[in-house]
Amino acid sequence: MISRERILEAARRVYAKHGFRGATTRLIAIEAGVNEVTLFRTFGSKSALLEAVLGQHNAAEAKPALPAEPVDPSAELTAFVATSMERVREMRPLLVHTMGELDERPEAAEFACRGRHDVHDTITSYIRRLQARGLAASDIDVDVAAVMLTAVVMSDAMARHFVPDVYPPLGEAAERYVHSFLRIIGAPASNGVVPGSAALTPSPATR
Amino acid sequence: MISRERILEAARRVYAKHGFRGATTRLIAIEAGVNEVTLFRTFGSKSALLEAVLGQHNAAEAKPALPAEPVDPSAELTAFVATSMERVREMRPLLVHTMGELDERPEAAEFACRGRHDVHDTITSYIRRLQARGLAASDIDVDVAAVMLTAVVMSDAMARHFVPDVYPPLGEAAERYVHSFLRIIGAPASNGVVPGSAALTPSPATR
DNA sequence: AGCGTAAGCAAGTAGGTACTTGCATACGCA
DNA sequence: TGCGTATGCAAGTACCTACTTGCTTACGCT
Repeated sequence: MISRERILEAARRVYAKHGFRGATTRLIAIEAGVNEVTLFRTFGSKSALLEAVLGQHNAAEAKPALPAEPVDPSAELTAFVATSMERVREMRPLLVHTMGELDERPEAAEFACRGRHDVHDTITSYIRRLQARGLAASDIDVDVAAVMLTAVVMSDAMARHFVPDVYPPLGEAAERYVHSFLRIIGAPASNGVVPGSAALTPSPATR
Repeated sequence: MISRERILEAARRVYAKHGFRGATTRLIAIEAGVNEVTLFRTFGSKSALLEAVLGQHNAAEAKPALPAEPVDPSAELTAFVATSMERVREMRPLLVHTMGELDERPEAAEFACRGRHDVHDTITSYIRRLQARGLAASDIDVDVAAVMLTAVVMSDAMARHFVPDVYPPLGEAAERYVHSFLRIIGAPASNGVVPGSAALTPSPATR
């Protein structure tokens, strides 16, 4: 039963590198240091194996969250964005292949959508909490604000790898994304309450 | 010589649907209504054919642009974002496969980066022009602002397909993205000059 | 000691893949 | 009329793919 884990891990790596078609059972077996036959005896088929790989990703997750009672939006969002980006970056190869193969393997759809949905929903409800506490303007486009922050998280995590020069250095990225995001939701200063719906007095931005 | 074009078109479609590995020469030949041998006689090899596909995409393009002399940022940006999204959406399947296969086929890197770079650079220099004219705040994080707008353009164009429910309706998307973006660059009103923007008429206090 | 279970190994099946070869057909142009 | 060029067709090569079968080894538990 040790083999099972080794095969799953190997399959994850090989699938991440080569995609579904490119992840041959032979390659996976070699990577796992296991006889190819063992792979079929354990999982039945290549498809079943790779579904198991995505399945264990779908389950068993402690996903990053934002506090129920916002105190320091800037710091809280920065932490959330940083860890979210890191997590997406880890799954980048898996994700990008899955996205490409969605037409041919629709059973992978959940895996492709999940992360995006989680981040989006977390941000959306957080903005609402900020609004309720007067920490964000009330006249803003909440959904679009969430879409934009989610987009930059996904974009950075997915594309920095092959277009590195357009993104800020990794260490600064989260903070700077959040800083700009705070302007969208009308909370440009990291600690002050914001002029409710009177969005026309943008406070002097920091830095 | 008619065959050449038909093969290229067919290859584009098949590659978009199935990726490099899945785009078999047989499939392409059938899709083109051409004998498989003709394909090899014309392009030499499968790799050469698919490089030609990406190549003709890299060349010969009238890419969307932003005016050199900004007049109505909101309208200009909305138009730019809308057509950019449309163009990226057309290339979505090609792009997503190319991104996934980048490790194995690095020669496709240019194709994967180009669109992103173009959009990013266009937006960046446009923001600078806005700042120079006092149409955007001068104390903003220009690069991050551009990254965020680019990100939402790419994200919408690439992911709306499989996570439609988080994005605004297609007809409103560009306008709403731009509206939020204008808040980032400190130009929330669609036509007015903005408070802290003092490139041409240096005003006393930012920071 | 005996037995079940997990695993390896060698070989084979049936089909797909890129690519080649040899030959036949059609069309345009001199 | 003849010839080059583009294309089709049938067949074949060499290799890879998922998956199977039959047999062997090794370990753990009762």
